[in-house]
Amino acid sequence: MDSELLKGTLSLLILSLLSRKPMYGYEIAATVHRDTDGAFTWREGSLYPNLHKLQADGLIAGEWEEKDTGRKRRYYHITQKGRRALREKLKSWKELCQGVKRILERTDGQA
Amino acid sequence: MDSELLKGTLSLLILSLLSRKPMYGYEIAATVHRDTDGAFTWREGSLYPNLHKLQADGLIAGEWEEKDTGRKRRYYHITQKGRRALREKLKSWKELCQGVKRILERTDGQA
DNA sequence: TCTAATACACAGGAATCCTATGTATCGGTT
DNA sequence: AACCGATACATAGGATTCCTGTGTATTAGA
Repeated sequence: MDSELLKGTLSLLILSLLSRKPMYGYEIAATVHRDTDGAFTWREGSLYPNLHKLQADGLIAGEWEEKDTGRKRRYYHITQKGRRALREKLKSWKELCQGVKRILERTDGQA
Repeated sequence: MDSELLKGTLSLLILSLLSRKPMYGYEIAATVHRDTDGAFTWREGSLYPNLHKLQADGLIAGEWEEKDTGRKRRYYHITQKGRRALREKLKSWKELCQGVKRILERTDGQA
């Protein structure tokens, strides 16, 4: 997977996942890895700084939780501001796909 | 349009357009702008450096041409190496779309 | 004549993601 | 009991991409 293409989709997918239920970082990465059959393998060096930025921007909020196992995890949930940002990002993503499709369908198959 | 999402698609679309016929830089930008109803507006500061990089990597080649009008343009055409790269980029793009779709369709509509 | 559009180019900066490294806990195996 | 892989978070530094801003020059139209 060309990692350059991934840029910008990280925030979109994190917000999308958190719009369903609160999750912690490692769980988010594992979920995406599993659901894409390994096509998306987010690195910790990308994931955690991105979560911190989303929180700094007020799009998500996180709290430490200690389960009965004793392991500490930081659970994030999406905010109202985050839901608005998600709607915008979904719109941008659809525009991108449509735009790329229009250019490609004129030339695809000639590669 | 969230410019971060665009990253990586520039090379893909340039190669795709050039796979059909040789074009010059300004023509490429104008074509993309027109065909996407203005959704994609590539800046010169992105376009020309990208063309230079694609040429440096041997994926495209350019020659100066002076038309009857007297205006000089640098026409680029895709190379064999460029066609191979295009096939790879098309594959990556499809993987990206499929991966994003899988994650989104679990949560979309809840934004 | 003046302006907008055409056509190319580059320096500097912002944003994103990666590699590499570090810390610490938990569960299973030997 | 000791070890090791998986779990869980974090940060520094670097590579890459795209943008803003600026510069040069030609052409066509008002």
